[in-house]
Amino acid sequence: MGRTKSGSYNTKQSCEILNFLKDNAGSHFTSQEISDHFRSQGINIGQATIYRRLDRLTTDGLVNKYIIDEKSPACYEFIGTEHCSHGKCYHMKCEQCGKLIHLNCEEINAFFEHVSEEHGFVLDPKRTVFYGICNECNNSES
Amino acid sequence: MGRTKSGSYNTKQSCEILNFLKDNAGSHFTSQEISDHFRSQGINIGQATIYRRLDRLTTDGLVNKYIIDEKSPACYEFIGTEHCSHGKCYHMKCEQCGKLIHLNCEEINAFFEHVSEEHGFVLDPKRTVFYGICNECNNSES
DNA sequence: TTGCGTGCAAAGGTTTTGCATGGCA
DNA sequence: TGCCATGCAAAACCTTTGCACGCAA
Repeated sequence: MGRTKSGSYNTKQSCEILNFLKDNAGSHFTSQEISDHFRSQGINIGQATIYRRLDRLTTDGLVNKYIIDEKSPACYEFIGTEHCSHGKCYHMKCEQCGKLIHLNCEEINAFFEHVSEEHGFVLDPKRTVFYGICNECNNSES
Repeated sequence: MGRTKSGSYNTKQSCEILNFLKDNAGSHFTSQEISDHFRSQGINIGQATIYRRLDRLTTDGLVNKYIIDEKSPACYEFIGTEHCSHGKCYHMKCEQCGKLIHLNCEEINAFFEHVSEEHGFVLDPKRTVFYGICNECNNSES
């Protein structure tokens, strides 16, 4: 599977984890859920391995890590290589339904520029996640 | 100081914590930092008390709780009734030096409106943290 | 006097780390 | 064969909880 970064190996576990996330793009999983998934298939992958792998995938930009609050464990979700990797694609996460929404419009880029030029702060799209309540949840709530 | 909610008492510790945050409105502190502050003044307040008090203050809406990431402890900041309480005070976190910067400008509010009206997504300032590299780190890096 | 608030210590849960072993290239 | 990845268990960390005592009203 896939590209091997220089100085790293492709192991079975590594592929399994990435493929699982890729096959379920659009959904997010905790480290525990990933572990459980494999265990239910008779495959055992150490928790530490999962964390280490997710950490690297996040660094590589293939996966996004979401922290909803410090009580619930972090969620990981496949993001992919295309169209988000060029830099200016942000993500909005609905705190209620958990949906992940891609945001790539004029205004976000304008805002990006503003923060960079006026505040001297260069935003990191991979790390920055907008949290809030999405359209549907807003409507169904009232 | 001040108003006692029905079924609750005004204790010395309770007042100290609130006053400390109030006197430092605009800055945020971790539970540890608050504890250290009082200890350096010879005042001992149990960590649990601080957490319990911050929890209540957050519930009461006097204080905001910010979760930067699950590694660093939560930050608390006096909000009172003004200033940030209307919802549009965001935070930027430098991925390099870890500094937390307040962001409260025209553009962020305009962006807030845009996302709300055009994308139907209501941002949550308490959860949303902008990650990136700050001015100083950018300069000292090149 | 009543019952909320406090302090201490222990528990809880997620994530990280150390170290020996296993497996890719 | 050289190194990276893995697994297990222990550690680290922040936060919560139990319980007895203190203190506000």
